[in-house]
Amino acid sequence: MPELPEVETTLRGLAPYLAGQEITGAVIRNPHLRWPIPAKLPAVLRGRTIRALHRRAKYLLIECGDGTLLLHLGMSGSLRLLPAATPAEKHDHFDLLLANGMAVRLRDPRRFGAVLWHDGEASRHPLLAELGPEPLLEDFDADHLYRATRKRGTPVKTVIMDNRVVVGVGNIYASEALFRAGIRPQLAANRLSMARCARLVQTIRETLAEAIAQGGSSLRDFVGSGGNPGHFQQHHRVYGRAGQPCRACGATIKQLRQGQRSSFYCPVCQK
DNA sequence: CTTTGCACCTGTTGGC
DNA sequence: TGCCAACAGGTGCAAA
Repeated sequence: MPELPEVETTLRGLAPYLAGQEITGAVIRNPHLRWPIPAKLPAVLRGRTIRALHRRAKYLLIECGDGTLLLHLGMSGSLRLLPAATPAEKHDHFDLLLANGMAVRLRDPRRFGAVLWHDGEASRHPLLAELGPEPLLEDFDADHLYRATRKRGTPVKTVIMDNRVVVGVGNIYASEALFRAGIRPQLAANRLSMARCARLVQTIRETLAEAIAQGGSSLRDFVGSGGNPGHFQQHHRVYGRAGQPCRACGATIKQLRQGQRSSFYCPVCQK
């Protein structure tokens, strides 16, 4: 479920409630995520105050004192803020307990997510240190993409999903951004002109920003018992639409397989 | 260095 | 209705 817009929506939903809160502890119900949740975590967190929340790629960073709690939602993770006494359900693996009686609860059926602790500056954590630029910030631009693609003969879709080139472009938005840019996913990356790089940078930004704006409208549901962030009522232009007519030209949307992932494109609009 | 394929899991879907 | 294979929004890592 979580692509970058869902992670950003989660961050924005949580941040106002967490900033300044004291942590009273943590509950590890099942430590077996992508990496084990450190057993020392409850003791490490107890008594710390949350300074701020950040996002880097799809990692959620909760700054507490001189360290950072790193969270990743993997493929099926979600976070909710609820009263700590709320009974945990089947896939609720981890709670961060707050002094006000609330808990941040991680649910993750597939357990591809992560809960890790880092002492000191989060950007030096091995998982974050080698990451490329954020797609919505200035340093991701046409020049950067052009240079990053020159020596890559692999399909452009796999290159924009490479987190050393740019972070946060997941499988759905890769297809969507390429459609908007009029670029076929299987085109060799090094055959992109500077102008097409510029266009692609623009559509990646636009696609993600629109999805984040959509997610913003579901923030209301974030806290409490009802809602589930990530329920954007999105109309994808190509993703998941194989066999259906292109919304722009009516041609039949095609699907192909690239590196074990599905890609979707319009054979007429994309060259 | 780049590129490829696997691994980690559970839940849902579609075909027979 | 049941069963089984294929697939699902991520991504680090080993091997080529």
